[in-house]
Amino acid sequence: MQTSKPIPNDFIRQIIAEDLKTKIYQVVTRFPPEPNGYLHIGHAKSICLNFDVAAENGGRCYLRFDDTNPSKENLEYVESIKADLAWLGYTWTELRHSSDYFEQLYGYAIELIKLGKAYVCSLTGEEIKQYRGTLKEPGQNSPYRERSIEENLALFAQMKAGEFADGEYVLRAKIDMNSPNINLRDPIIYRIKHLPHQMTGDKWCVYPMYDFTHCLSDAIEGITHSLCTLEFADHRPLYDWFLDTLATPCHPQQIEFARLSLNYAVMSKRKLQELVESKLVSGWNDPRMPTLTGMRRRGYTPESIRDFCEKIGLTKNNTNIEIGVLENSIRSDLDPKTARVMAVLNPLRVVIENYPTESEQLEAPYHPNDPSMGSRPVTFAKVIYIEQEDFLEEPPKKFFRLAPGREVRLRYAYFITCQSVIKDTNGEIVELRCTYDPATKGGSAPDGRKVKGTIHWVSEAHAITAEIRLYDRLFNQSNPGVSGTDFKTALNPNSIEILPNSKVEASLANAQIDERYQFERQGYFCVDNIDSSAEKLVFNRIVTLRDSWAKIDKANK
RNA sequence: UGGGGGAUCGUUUAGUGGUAGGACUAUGGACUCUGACUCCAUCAACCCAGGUUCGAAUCCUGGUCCCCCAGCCA
Repeated sequence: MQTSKPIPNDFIRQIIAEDLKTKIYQVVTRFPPEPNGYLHIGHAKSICLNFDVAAENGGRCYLRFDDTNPSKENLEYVESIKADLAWLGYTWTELRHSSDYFEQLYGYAIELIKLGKAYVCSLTGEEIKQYRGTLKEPGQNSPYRERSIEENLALFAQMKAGEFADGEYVLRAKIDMNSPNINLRDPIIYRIKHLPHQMTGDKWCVYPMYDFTHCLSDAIEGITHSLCTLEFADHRPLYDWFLDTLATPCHPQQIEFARLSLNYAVMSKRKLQELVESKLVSGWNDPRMPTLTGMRRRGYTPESIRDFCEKIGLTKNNTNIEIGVLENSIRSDLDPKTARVMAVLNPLRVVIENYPTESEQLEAPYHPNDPSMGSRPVTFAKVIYIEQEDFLEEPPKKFFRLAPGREVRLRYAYFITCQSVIKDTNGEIVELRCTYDPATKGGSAPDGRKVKGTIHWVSEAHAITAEIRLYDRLFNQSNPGVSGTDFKTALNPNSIEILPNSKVEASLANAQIDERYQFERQGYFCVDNIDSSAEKLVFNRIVTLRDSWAKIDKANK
């Protein structure tokens, strides 16, 4: 029986469904990033929304690079955005750029001038700011506001022709300097930038501003629902003003929703860039970063990210999603489909004194609940490694693992009993001497006796040394940088721990880049896509397993 | 009274005048060759004050608190 996932029914989908009742059209959406940085999990929310809404309604969704500011944008970002989108599993109906419309946009600007609704302003940046007024005080009209249409046309043509320096003139919409909405106080719609553009080269030296470009690009593309985040709600009157004033093919509807915020993380492009530039992380693709490229490297699956975006919901509420929701998404995606193997992160040598031979081969299934995933051989041996934390000389209550005189099960192998502990001159435990029960081969005792603990292990002689990188949240504070503090002071100094000498089972010898495994009792791990090689395997911990022992242990203390 | 947006379990979300429901977390239990997974159970919420109504999370009035806006950024 197939249970098809229910389609979410958030306020935006309700609006669209309502629209569809009265109007007949194909739903068209767009994801419009500015190529000035890498995509992060917050963008994923918008991506999923736009592409899914279109797909649910048999519509189209464009990828549109909002590339109107050549001083911030470049091809590196363009390529990374395309790659991230493809990785997430989305295919855009068409690739567009705001810059594709520069010619049309220029035409619309001239239209506006002819309508007497735009003028060229000679005020300096500082003056424009002063004339704009403040949040509580109205602005004043620019002295250049009443220039004639002919003069404006001529000046704008000269702007375009490159006859002026950057900042000398701007084109402004003539709306209302007294508007309580600052966006309507004669907003600048074109500025001069003598800068080459990655798409149009040297063709233009005037570039349109966001407010002018976005609504018109939406209209040109026939976008039906222009979905954006809450901070643009104040811009909607301006969005509508351009479309009402100009003769456009259609009038898309802008709808705003709350952007994602995740606790113990930062999401703003500025802050992420600061982390990269100050080398507090290794790059945009550092596995601790909330960027899609970082999360991909860490080992997150596209499915888990899409599932997460669905789980967090879609409203206009200011929210702070718990990082646990993300962890839940990745665990539940990985659990059914990830092979189990054994890896010892912090090895402790164990000699099985009564084991008669050097080694033998055992068979271990890849998944306890899914036999179709098959099995692999693992080599058991006289000398093995177990996890340091699986042995305690003085075990507290409810500690089920190894301790002097105690018996535990080695997963898929035998029961062993700890006979003695060997320490170095500093008193550090360096080795355990154990005995095994040959009758318990395979992991169960014929006499029916039970052991509470089962621990993982690898053979000393057969294990492969690997580097394992353990990641924790990047910040110690739930909301880094809140109340004016420098967000960098909230960095978690233990957000990465590198274990250069971990031991993984031999079957991992051919582990390929990006492959994911569950290291039993430890967590989910992914072969690093940058640093891992056949000579030196490097694994990233994606997420730990749920650990109820850690809770008991904590409660004990 | 500058404008705009928002307040429901710890977190998130449903609800559109008629039993406040789900998910995550937490807690307890069952199962277990992963202290995993799975399953069961439990705890737990309508910002406040009035009003309308047989009945209000929902409608009205008045408050309170939070977020966003003064780039030639998007």
